[in-house]
Amino acid sequence: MFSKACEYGIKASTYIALQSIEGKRTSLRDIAKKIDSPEAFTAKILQLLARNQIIDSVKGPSGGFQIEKDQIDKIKLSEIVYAIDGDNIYVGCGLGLKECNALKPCPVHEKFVAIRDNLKKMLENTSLYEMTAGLEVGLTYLKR
Amino acid sequence: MFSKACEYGIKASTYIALQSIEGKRTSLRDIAKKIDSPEAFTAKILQLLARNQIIDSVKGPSGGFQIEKDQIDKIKLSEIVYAIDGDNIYVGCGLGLKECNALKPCPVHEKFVAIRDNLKKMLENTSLYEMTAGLEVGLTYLKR
DNA sequence: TTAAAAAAGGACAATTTTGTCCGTTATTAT
DNA sequence: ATAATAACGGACAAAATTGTCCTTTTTTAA
Repeated sequence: MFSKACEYGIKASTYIALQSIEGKRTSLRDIAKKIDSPEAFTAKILQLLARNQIIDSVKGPSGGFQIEKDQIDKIKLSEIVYAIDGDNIYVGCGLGLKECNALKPCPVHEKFVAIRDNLKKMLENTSLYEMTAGLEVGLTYLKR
Repeated sequence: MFSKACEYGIKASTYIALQSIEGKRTSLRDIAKKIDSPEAFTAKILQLLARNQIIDSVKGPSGGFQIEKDQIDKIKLSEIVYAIDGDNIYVGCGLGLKECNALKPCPVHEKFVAIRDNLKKMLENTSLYEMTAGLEVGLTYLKR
């Protein structure tokens, strides 16, 4: 469904959000450990998210990544996915046609639109805050 | 959403079905032309579909690919996707967790399950016959 | 002011996916 | 029988994605 980069991006953002809620900044090393992702690759993705102002990065000792507390419930999964994978998921044709729309549709156009809208709405309606909800109490997990 | 291989597989099967309805067998070259796909790569995918008994292949002059007429409305997109991409789409976790289930879910487990079930049902309910429906009359397209 | 910490960034490497080439095998029509 | 046709199959090549390494820059704390 999503690229690996995107999966790591979502998990990392979620973990950063969780730490930020507790007022903590967290390092790349810690993040990679907690979401079980390759460190250097994760670094690239975090850079991307930082450049897109989804997360904040601070250099130097006691630096790391964080998210402004009042942003955590405003940032939606859709923004993270868009920053990393672009709009492929939202726009592209299910069968890979360059131009596929209501006027010149592929045979599954309507059906795909329905499913994509579904996915899109879900991503647009899911905030990072919601993502963190079950983590502390062991109801949900970010690795394994 | 799907791999390129899968996209070509669906389009090729649909075109073969369309020709089969008219009692015609069709060649790799013709298929690739009509769905605008790389010929040799398409050949691999057709082999895969033939080995999975989704399409029939006939060697030699006047050979080519076809689908038994009475199978065209029985073959569902889900079978084609499964033959090519396996069950990744149906089974895998949205965030890439190895073990992700109701007991030990990722933070979006439930939401992803809903969307995947949606997709799964759509693929299971869409036959090749249905795929061919609008093609002849120019209501739907397989390329561009 | 210096050493250490931590992100940034560039170059490279491995893997997977996508795509190509070409000889082999089977079948058909002449 | 033979030549032509068309799928089969193996090896290879290109491109994209994923992943690693190492140096540079920024910042902090001692």
